[in-house]
Amino acid sequence: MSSPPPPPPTSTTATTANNNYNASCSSSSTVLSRKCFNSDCTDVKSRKGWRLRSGDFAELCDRCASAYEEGSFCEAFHLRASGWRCCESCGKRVHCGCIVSIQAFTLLDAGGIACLACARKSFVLTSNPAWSPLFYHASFPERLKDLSVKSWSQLAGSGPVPWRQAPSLILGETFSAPSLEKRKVEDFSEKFINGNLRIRLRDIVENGNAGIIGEEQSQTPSSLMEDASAQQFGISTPYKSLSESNSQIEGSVNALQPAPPPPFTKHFHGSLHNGVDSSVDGHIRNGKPRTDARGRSQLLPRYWPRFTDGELHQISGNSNSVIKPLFEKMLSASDAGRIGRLVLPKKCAEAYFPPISQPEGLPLRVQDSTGKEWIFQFRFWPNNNSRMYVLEGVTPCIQNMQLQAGDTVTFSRLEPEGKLVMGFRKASSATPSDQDNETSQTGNGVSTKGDAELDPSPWSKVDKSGYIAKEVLEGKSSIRKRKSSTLGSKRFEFEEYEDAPVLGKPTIFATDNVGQKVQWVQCEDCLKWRKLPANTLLPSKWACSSNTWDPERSSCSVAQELTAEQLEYLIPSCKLVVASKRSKDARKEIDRVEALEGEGLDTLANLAILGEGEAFPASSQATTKHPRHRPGCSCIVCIQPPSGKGPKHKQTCTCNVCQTVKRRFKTLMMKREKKQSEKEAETKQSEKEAETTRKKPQEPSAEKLLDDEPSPSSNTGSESGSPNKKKTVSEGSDDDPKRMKSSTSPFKGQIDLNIQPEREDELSPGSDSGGGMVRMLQDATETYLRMQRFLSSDGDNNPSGNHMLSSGGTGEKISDATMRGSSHQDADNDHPPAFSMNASAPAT
DNA sequence: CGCCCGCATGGCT
DNA sequence: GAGCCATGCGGGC
Repeated sequence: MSSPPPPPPTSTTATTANNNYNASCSSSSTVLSRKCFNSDCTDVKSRKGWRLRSGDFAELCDRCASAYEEGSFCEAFHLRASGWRCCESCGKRVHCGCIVSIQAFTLLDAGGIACLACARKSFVLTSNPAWSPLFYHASFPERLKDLSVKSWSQLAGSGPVPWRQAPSLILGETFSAPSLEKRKVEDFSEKFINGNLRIRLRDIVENGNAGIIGEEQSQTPSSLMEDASAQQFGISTPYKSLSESNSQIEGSVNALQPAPPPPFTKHFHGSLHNGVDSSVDGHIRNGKPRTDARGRSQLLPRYWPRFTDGELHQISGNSNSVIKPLFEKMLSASDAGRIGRLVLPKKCAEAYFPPISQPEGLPLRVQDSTGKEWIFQFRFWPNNNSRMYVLEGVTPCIQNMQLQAGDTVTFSRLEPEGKLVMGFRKASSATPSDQDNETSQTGNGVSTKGDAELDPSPWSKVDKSGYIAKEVLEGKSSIRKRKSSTLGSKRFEFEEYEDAPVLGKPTIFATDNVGQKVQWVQCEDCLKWRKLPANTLLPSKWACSSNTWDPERSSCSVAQELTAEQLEYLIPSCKLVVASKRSKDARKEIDRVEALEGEGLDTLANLAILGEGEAFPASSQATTKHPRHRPGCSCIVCIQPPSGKGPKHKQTCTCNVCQTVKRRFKTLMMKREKKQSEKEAETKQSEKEAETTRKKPQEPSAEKLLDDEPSPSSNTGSESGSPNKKKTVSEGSDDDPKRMKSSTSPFKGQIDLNIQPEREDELSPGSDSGGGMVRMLQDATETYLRMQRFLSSDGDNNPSGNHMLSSGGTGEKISDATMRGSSHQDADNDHPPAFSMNASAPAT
């Protein structure tokens, strides 16, 4: 494996810049607003550098960034720092242990280190890349399974990881290495990868990364770093759109980014899914029997690792190892059951675990957060021309961790060791019973109480409910509910939180003045609120310094964009809602409405979320304002303008917000009615029968239905199969106590505005839950419309605050004109989020 | 009879 | 409509 010596480390730019700095370690300052992250540099930051432990990226000036990209940053700035070691092969000095150069070397089995270039030369023999599961092993043909297994085991286990990235090396070679070296690599690939290399490369090219990679690779001086980063992150990091104007820079930076996906933040997923993973996955998959090339670039959000700093710390312990969150999964009942099989998300399994072509799979050594090692059998079952990956033998581990359904297991990798680490996150720190209580009581618009009651097993309760709401409310951890097939009706309630930045700072989604969806987040340090893109996922801790979206306000010293008044409007909206819901004072209600001017829907949504039960803690409201307010969400809640900023909505308003509300309402009614009708036809419930007898000969259109709302009594019974039923109104307005009482639904009258009509249909037809929800929605709608009336007519209508509070409001109060105005738009009635709408245009 | 393994099923995305 | 995945279930031990 002799190969040309690695290209001499050059530090052109950096070297130059270097002269202006001393060799002290890079700054730890992350707060300087516009200054280069390098404390020794006084330039203005303009580019991103390495990934920080926090998951963010060091923002550097051009010079420093260039130095970093060229792999000479340490040489430039850390020259006098300790920790320099020499490559065992070429003697190149590497600043080991430095976060900046952490990707530039690999540990050797025999001790010592090797720069990436040298490691590349010998990786075939010694490779045990941290990412082996992704690249290296993934590339092994089945015939080399044993080898693969061995390597993987070693990797997954506690063995030292001599060296980390085969794949990237391959890429590097392919693109930029000398022909000789390249030839070797190719030989290797032929030998071990069985021709996958080309495919992988092609895949990369297809992913649009090749260009960048190629260019970067061609930059000999930076090859090391690039390789390192590439290895680490699968080379491609579309994470930042390569198409960005500064693609070159970004691409370069990204490629160098130690970890595009900051483990702790949403960035994390960004990188994980868009960058590393995608490429990694792509590498792995291409050329493999597996046909799952499609969509491999993205793992479902629910599998995105959302480690908290604490979790990461727990995993890494006191070591200097870098934790690379891979994915996580909420345990299902089956997973946590005694069967001992943990179903692995296919994409995750294929992306992060060694490739297996035989159902028997291979043993996988996993270390838990306490350092204890477990060996699971990683295998798969053929399933519908696909595979279902499972980890067998997890029961002991799960029991050891005292996990149960609803809890989350996390998989990460310790680097550079390459150990596969399995962590966990309890659904709640509370006891199962407490959890249930919390869930059912806090409800956040959702109650799992029903199930809890039905199922004496805390376990089952958790399982069925999917998770505990408590943490969500407390904003402590991420709880992404995985639907429970057992209780479909309940499922979505939790599911709504799947992509919410549950670990993140509470944010408030809104629409700015120009109609752009944004979210407001409060700085941990200065408590100032900063505006970020709506599609931004935030870590649990967020500070101004992390505000890469708005460099102008990336420092706590910068004034807040929101005025106190605006803030007051924005933040307390939830409180106001809560208050308004409970208040008996009509006048106050009006005031609230005025305060919420332009936010009627906000109130509506919140009302619905709050349901008839307990109000949300205001603190969590901001975050869970809309359970499904995932970034980019265009739902009614998210698209509405910030408090005080939105225009008033007249009854005849046909803005997106209003239309969405109307449409949503209408769809909800229709769908529910349809479902219920069908059920009713079957069950012959007396109540339904009565309704049936009242049904009209001709089904009114949705519009008609709405028009008829004023006459709840006229609502027709369910006409089985007929989507257009007037019954919806009656149903929505049906506040018949009997129904409420007879309800067996876990919702218990609580409502989730985020319900999807189709899902709502899943509600037990015989229960009132549906009716309750509809009613609640109607109430909320009414409230909204009422507010609009107030706003548009100076409260000429009966301002009775009771309407806001009323749980039995009927649709008849809804303005016909208003409702009619919605009839022409049905496009999104199936959009998942409540009141969601595809149109992202700001309301008016 | 109970457990385990593997596949099938069906809800859901 | 395809694929994913939680769970069911039958057969073997």
